[in-house]
Amino acid sequence: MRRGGTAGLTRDRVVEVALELLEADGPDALTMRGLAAKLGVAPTAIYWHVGDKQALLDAVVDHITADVGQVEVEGQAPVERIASTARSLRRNLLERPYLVAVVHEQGRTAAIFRPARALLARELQACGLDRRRATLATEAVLHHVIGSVLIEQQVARAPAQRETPEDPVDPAELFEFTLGRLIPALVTGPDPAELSAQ
Amino acid sequence: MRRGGTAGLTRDRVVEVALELLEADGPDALTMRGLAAKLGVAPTAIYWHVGDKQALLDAVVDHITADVGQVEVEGQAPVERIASTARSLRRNLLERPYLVAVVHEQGRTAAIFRPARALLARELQACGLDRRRATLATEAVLHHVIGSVLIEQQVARAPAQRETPEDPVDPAELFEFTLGRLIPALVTGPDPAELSAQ
DNA sequence: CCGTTCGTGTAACATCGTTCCATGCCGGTC
DNA sequence: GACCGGCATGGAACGATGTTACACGAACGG
Repeated sequence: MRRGGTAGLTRDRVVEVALELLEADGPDALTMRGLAAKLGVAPTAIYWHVGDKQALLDAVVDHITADVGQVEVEGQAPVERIASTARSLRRNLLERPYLVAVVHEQGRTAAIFRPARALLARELQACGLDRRRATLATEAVLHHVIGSVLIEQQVARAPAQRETPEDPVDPAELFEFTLGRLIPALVTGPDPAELSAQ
Repeated sequence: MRRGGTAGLTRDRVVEVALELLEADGPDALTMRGLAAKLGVAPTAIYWHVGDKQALLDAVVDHITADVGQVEVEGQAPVERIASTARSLRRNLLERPYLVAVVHEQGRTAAIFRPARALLARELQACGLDRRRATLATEAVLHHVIGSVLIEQQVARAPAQRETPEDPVDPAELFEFTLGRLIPALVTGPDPAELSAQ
């Protein structure tokens, strides 16, 4: 491609610096002019290589999801492997609060979970759940992870909360508490005294 | 207060119209100029009565949390009452997607849950859980609600998802599925074969 | 040697939040 | 009755944002 020219700038280079800027100074600092300045280039160059801001964010999200979605699973028993997957995912997300915020804003949270989703579905089927239940249980675990992370982050972002919960809860402890009860309930028999829906 | 003057504008009136604008056209439509135009007033009038945009958003969030946080609890058995509280909360949130998005952006999600939090804690203590476990279980249920709502909304907001989950899940069914397994697991005895943490 | 395409920069536009300043209007005071 | 002070509003502008139109140069193909 790119025949010759000065070609100092690449699409990949733009996205790379955008990620640095994002992780360092937060989503509000990711501005076309600011990014161009950090690249030593006019803002229009970004438009040439990447497109408008939506395209830039899409590219950024693609890069994020690629390496944040990776999980390492440990343990022998399926239940333990499921739990470790959830923990690994949670750790990855908490390490990059800004990135997760952007991904969520772009409505692509589900994309992060693609690798983990396949892993979890397999483990849950190994527990004897049929395809349908395995899918539901997978989503249940993922919901728990993303809910936990979103709340923890956002609570951390809002420093001077007006409402002071008289009984503060450690997010990590809460995560483990719920995980330890949720997973057995999911893999356990099909209908544990189903609640009458509605 | 307000001695005389034309007094065509009130702080309450501003917030009220801001809510209408928000619910009708989404968060991006809530601009100082747009709001002023809808009020038939210059943008500066808003600054006089309410303050800057952050103050406006704070006021808006206060109004939202007041009437979205209300839940109606049905049923006799504590387990059923807990489930109905969660359902009621979820329904309230799903009815006002834009408002929830704003509340979440402002980092005040926790505020919505204040009334429900007290209710749930009481029901869970009625199940025999001690204060600490009741608090954890309360947060677990609330996390499930907020996680479910945030994902459902945000998936709905992103129309042309690139990644097509080959196994689509109905959010309502998933919510019930998880709720029906989570609640019994929470109220059931203290340590259901606790997973080895870490 | 010329033209087309690629890559970049300059300048500008519309919109956003926000502020400065002038202008009224009311009620009380000399 | 004339005058002043605080309440309430509007006009104009500033800086920053995303974005586009347009001009310039450099490299390759004829």
